[in-house]
Amino acid sequence: MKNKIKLTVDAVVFGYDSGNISVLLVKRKYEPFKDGWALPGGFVLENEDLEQAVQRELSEETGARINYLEQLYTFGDLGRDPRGRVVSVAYFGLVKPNAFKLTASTDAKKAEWFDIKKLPKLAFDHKKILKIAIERLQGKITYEPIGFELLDKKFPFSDLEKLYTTLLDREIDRRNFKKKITSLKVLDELDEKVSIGRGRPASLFSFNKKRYFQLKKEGIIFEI
Amino acid sequence: MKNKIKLTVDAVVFGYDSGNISVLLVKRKYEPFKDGWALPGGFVLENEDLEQAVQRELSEETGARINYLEQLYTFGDLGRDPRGRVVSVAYFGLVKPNAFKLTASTDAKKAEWFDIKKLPKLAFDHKKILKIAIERLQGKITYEPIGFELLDKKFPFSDLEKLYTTLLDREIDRRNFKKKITSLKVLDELDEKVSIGRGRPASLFSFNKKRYFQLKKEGIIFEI
DNA sequence: TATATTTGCGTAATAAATACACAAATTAAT
DNA sequence: ATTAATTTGTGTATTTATTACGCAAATATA
Repeated sequence: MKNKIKLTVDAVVFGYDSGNISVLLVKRKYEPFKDGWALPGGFVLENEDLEQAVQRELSEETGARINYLEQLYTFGDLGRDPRGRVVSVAYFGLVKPNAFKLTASTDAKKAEWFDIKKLPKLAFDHKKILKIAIERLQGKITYEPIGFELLDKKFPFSDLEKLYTTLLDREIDRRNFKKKITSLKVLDELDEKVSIGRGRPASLFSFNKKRYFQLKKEGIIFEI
Repeated sequence: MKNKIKLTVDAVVFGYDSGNISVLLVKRKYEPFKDGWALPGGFVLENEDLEQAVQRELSEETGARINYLEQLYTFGDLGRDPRGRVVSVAYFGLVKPNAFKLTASTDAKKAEWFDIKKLPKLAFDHKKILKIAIERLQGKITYEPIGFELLDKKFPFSDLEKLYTTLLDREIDRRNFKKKITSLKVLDELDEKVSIGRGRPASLFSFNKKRYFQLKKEGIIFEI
């Protein structure tokens, strides 16, 4: 039996910046879908595992190096790729968009951030993949503190609040939200303040990852 | 670039019968791991999608036909299969063990149910796959009513209760549990009773799937 | 006929989630 | 320098959900 099934990886990388969620896309250099926008990704090499493949493709196509990356789903429908039978393992990543400069080289003409509310037409079944990734993002943010991956190391509380209102697409009561986050004791209040434009200056906070992992080990679950 | 990566599917199928959770395993007919126990599964054919591949392998190797089947995770580490680079998409299934008779033919010497507390040594990385599947089962049962997939169409309430105590591995207060399930209105009480051995006869219930999907569409989430 | 076993049910106590408003600190405008 | 506008920061009361808990009814078996 000759094996004609090919394996790719694709990455849905989300970024967040002051009220906007964006996703990283690349403009394709070659057929199929030449000049179309697509998720970064490509064929898995024989001597690398899946996560290495995603990181390599991301780095080659966009210059991005992603800290938070998890497997999303594997897409294997017949006819999803005009090049033949291609099964793709999709990954889900989070990053601070200003953490690196976008570049492009192999396979991709250029890489760009797109607001998830203003997306171009996407190649392959990438629209479907992105839809599933957005659902995962919204679901996951309510029970794991992955939101911190999208914020700077130090941030005012209002940034966290705004991130959540944006991601969940609904209003949040600031006092109740703070009460909940505070009760988890995963935030450290720093002896620093920032003043952005007018208004009272805000204390800065940082996320205490060590404390979070300890709580998680003890079986305590974060939930918004 | 020649593509040497091969793609398989594996299925973790759970069954439940009066207080015991079991998983479906097959005894391997060929190398590698000849005569060892493994999850049912095998190579994906070029003209079938992933779920078809799982159902085909399950049917060939065990005779099982599974109603509830969802994708679990894709395992692609280097060296997970001595035959070379093999990436496997694992699926997660639930079934009533007495719903079919086990058979075996292609690739598998025989198929058997194993209590998940008395497992044999498993081939490949199947121990790891099974571990992740068990975590998924325990996690999922608390927020989706998949437990009904493991029970008969008509069941006394105590069966449901016992299923949950077994799956979650802890005691449940019968009255509070019933209150919660009842408040969801996804159970229909039938005009039928069963008497099993001594004790007061129990009313039979059935799961109202239609009602559940309606609630789900309305955004109401099941939670134990 | 008595005993053991299983089902079926309600209420009180505690904990968690929600609703809600005003003062403090700053910048921008006059 | 004063005033207006803006943003941060905080507490309490109400409602809702969760947990804890025990006894009577219906049947099978001894």
